[in-house]
Amino acid sequence: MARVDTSLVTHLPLFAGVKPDELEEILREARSGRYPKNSAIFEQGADAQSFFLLLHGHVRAAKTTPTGEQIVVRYVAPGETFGLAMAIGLAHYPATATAVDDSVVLIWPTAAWPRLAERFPSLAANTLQTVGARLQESHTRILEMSTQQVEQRVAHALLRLAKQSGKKLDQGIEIDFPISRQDIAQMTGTTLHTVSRILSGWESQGLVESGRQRIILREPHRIVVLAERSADSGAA
Amino acid sequence: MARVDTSLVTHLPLFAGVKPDELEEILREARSGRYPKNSAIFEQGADAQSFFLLLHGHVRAAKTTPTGEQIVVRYVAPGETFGLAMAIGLAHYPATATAVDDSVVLIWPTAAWPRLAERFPSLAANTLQTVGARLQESHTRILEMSTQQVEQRVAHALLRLAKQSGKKLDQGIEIDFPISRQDIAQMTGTTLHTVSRILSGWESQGLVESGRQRIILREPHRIVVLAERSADSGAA
DNA sequence: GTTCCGTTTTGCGCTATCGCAAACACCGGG
DNA sequence: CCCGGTGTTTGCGATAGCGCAAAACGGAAC
Repeated sequence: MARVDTSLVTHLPLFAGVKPDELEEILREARSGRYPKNSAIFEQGADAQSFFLLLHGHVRAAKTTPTGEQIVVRYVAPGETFGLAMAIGLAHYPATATAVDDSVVLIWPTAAWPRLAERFPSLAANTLQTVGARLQESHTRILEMSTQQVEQRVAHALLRLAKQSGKKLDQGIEIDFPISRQDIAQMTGTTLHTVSRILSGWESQGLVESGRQRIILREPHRIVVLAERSADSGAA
Repeated sequence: MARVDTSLVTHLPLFAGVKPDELEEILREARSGRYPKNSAIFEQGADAQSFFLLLHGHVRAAKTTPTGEQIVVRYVAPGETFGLAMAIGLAHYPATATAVDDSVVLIWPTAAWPRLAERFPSLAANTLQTVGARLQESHTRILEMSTQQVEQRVAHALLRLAKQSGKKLDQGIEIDFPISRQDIAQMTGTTLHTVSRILSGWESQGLVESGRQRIILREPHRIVVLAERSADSGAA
């Protein structure tokens, strides 16, 4: 079994308040895994046999309706956990996880969770906090979908992605993994067509530069302004 | 201090796995409070000084945008907790809680949480599960807002309310607290006008019976059918 | 270099839903 | 019993964004 170096993960919020030897003990129960770009990590509805910590790469969590429509629940960045189904009392994964880039993860068997959570209260507390944070994000998203127009929602979504997984460039910020118009549409509750039109518009104003599964925010500040513009503020 | 009878709360999922004497100890830290109909329990943005367990009545949690628009985050039914801001790492309440009916709650000081959570792992685990369940619900709501038309969303919302807080009648189910068209609009991301039109339509088909802040589902089964109808299935 | 496939762009008509405005109904209070 | 106020109904444009379709584009594989 590939032993994991604790130094790689000590500083993650997940392990805040966990002592080094305790961390050692926690990591001993994990194995690591690699998933190539575009491979599935787990499928919605499958038995939740494991939970994961992303070390490297990017993972998309998406939920599918009975009729086949999809939404992107979130993108997972390195250092974040995913697939916590059982910690929150689910026997099956509520979404599908796909590596959008070559990714490396730590994998714990679901069965290990109750023991770990009881033995290391900080771990439980930290997990509660991250789940709580995700709940807040979801509420924010619901608020946006209820009150904002598509253009504002797309602006917010891109700004969040840039914050979470942006690579600073000489001028602007590039979203550091492949993401299509369709993906953005599924994050904001619209269609890829509308997203394409919006991005084309922004591109012609020099706000962004984008291409095939690639987006660079050239003028983040002006996009912030756009994001905050209320529905009726006209364009003069 | 009004002592709370443990028998009232032992069976709540929140306290699953907590021994009677432990429960006693937990309750010792709580006080009880009463909130008359339409009174505020806490305001969005205020210091999160307490967290709550609803014993009786109904509470609405709503989130407000900077521009004053509101959405209803959820309705709290008896037996559920709310105002868990600090458990999930927030210093301020992310939403406003209002009693929609005369309500009775247990109130713990925020400061008690870390101790309780560490001392009673089941309490922490149960809380994680309920927060996780709310996260799932939020994702479901996002999915609905992204993929369904307003009528379907309203149908789903009413069915959920009926399930959570419905009073069975001889024929049909009544939602057991005052709820306006506006409230439903804020749960489904639409306007009170559209909700009113939809309910009027349903009423003329005998699906519901409704009035001022009052809704009775007369034909829940047919509403389920409506809720599941995909966008394009015509009315023939 | 050429082919093939997934992604992106763009045009155009359509419609579900909003937004505004006005009239109503119901309930509690005096 | 009447009054005032909140909640509800309904009509009528206006429109943001969808849905369909087709074409252009870009990359990767061979």
